[in-house]
Amino acid sequence: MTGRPREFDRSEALDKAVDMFWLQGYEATGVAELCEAMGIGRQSLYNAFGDKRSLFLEALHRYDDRLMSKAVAILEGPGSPMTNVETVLSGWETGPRGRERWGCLMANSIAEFGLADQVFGDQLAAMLGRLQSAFATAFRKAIEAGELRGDADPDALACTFVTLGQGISVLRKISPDRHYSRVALTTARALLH
Amino acid sequence: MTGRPREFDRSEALDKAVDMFWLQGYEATGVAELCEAMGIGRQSLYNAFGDKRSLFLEALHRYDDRLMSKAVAILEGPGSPMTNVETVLSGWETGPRGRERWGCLMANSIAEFGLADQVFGDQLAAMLGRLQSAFATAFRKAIEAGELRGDADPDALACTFVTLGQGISVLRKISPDRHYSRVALTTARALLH
DNA sequence: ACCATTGTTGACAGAGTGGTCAACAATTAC
DNA sequence: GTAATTGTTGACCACTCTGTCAACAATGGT
Repeated sequence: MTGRPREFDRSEALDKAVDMFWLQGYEATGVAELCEAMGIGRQSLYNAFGDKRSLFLEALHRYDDRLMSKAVAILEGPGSPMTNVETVLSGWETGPRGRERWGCLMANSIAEFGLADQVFGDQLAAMLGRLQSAFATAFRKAIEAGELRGDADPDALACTFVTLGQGISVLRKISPDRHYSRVALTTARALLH
Repeated sequence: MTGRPREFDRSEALDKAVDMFWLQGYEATGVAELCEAMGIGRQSLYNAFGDKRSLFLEALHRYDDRLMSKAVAILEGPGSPMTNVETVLSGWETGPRGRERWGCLMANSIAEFGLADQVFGDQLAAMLGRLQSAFATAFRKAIEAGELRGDADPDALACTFVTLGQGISVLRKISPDRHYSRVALTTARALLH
């Protein structure tokens, strides 16, 4: 049977949950706060998402789907590989529009949990791995296309820029003028010449 | 008057508090937990440190004193500037002994609070600034000493390595083999040649 | 119309939180 | 010894937290 239909859009509500966790972190975000932000009642949240923990995991997946895989798609997309890399890097300079100071949900969550939570850790490691390998692929294609010097190590460069990206997203949270992000990126680009 | 003497070493207790906040973060660490780790009673904690928030601030200062300024001292110390830089960087590869997976309390705290807390934010920004300027000083001296090419930008390099350091400490929390830290550092060293 | 199913609402339970209080212990000054 | 001061102990308070319960509303099937 069908039953009474939901009065809210589950997907939109999830997006709001992503924002809350992204902005405040897991521990610092209460269920009541989530309900208000998502515009739904408490029981509706538990019905639709299970519990706070499951909601957070789903939020991580959503973030992966909407934000991370956007970068991955660019990196693995058609066109000049190094132009694609540049597109992603310049996006890191400011961060997503309206969320410039929020850092990165992945980086924030790694800092919050580390290895303390097996499930979260696995999910975060997987996200990180996909980003790293997308960079590596782009760099590999760049070498083939002659856009990057032949003796460059694609995997090493990928690790380096992913690591730099984590640092950038952390420092975007307290450096109001994004000074670190800009300068670090500009400087690190020398590694690609 | 003097009154009854403390039964515990305030400084040692603070060190334990640093460890708890470092390992678990601010929100995730309860006062009861702190008491147990510090080996003191609840009221003793409140007598000696005020409240949880003040204790955290003091823990940040202690971390700054013991960990951060160790790096700063090396960077600003005598001897070959680039050797000093290398000493700090190679220390970042594994992290402090026994705390290899804990990341960096500064990075963790920035990720946890960002701009949400004025006082914490100011303290964290100050710590970051000192590290950045210590790197910049070392690079400046390195240029003077002819250990670094003359057209290098000391401040930009400092920003870059501080940013990389934040990324490294985040990724040390989930990359069990420290793969990212090692590779990113190795690769980034090319910026210094 | 009635039933089964699903969603919503508000109250509530149980555990845990940061912080405080009051009685008691240990020290120094006199 | 006595008073003043400071530290310790354990109970306790008010509040918040996550998660649940039960009554009610809205849908589709028959």
